[in-house]
Amino acid sequence: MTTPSRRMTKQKAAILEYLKCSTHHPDAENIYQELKKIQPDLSRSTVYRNLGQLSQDKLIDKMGLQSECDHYDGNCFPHNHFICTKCGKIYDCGKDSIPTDEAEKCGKVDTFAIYFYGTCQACNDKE
Amino acid sequence: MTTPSRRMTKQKAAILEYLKCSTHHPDAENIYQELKKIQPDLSRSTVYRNLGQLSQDKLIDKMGLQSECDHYDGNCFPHNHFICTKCGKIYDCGKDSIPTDEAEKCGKVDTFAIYFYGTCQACNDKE
DNA sequence: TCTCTTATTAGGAATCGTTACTGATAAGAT
DNA sequence: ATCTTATCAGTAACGATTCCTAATAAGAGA
Repeated sequence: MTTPSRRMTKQKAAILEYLKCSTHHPDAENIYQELKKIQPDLSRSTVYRNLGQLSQDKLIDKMGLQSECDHYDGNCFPHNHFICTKCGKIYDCGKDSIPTDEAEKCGKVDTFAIYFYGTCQACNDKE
Repeated sequence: MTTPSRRMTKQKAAILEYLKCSTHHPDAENIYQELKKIQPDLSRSTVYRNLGQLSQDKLIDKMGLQSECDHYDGNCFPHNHFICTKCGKIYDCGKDSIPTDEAEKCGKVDTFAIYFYGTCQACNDKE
């Protein structure tokens, strides 16, 4: 009943590398389609299994978006997200310190995630 | 090609009523199981369809939780959520005003949602 | 209040994202 | 180099949600 030791395979490395280099918060299918170009016999279930492991090991972030499928973020530096309600793009943005007075009434706050909704620069400029 | 007018049915009314009276942020299955006790031939698809309509019409909130299924909130007053990482309970908490400087770099912020993670009072007291 | 239009319903089939299972493979410890 | 076993590809199974159809009922107009 010991925890199995984890191995770094070329499939897992490719997924991690892809996430670290991308800024568009892809989902499992995006990652699968993209990496299949490089590793043609990559399997979908391998992508899902490794995304699970990597986020368990805190090497990537599984995002809590209102979406029909899970999205992942290779940026583990503390940050928030800005979601454009016009074009749907998700941007990373810096993390200000915020008051937690109201939340502290519920319990001890360890961490928080903020999702900002609005219109991004690009969509604003189009008008 | 005109937008169809919406009707208030007893099924939809029951779902809305249930959400307005509950504070535990139920999912579709919770709502279905609970309302089936009152309306035995209620259908699952009716619950899903009405949850979709109600959140489109902003009468309820579809929450963006990291969960395998969608959760709904009948409280439409602006507020945030505190999620206990020990017991999993979700609490409502008041909305402080927060700095949006970092987010404004991405675009015009209309609204935001904060998810606080930590240990709730009840779990803290147990130790 | 009665009628009529049509949005909504119950129930089941279909879809889609994700997970579980299998025998084959390869990471990395000895 | 060898050996153990975590990981693999491929596919079947699963669960949450959506779609489909004929029957029903909301609610507008007479």
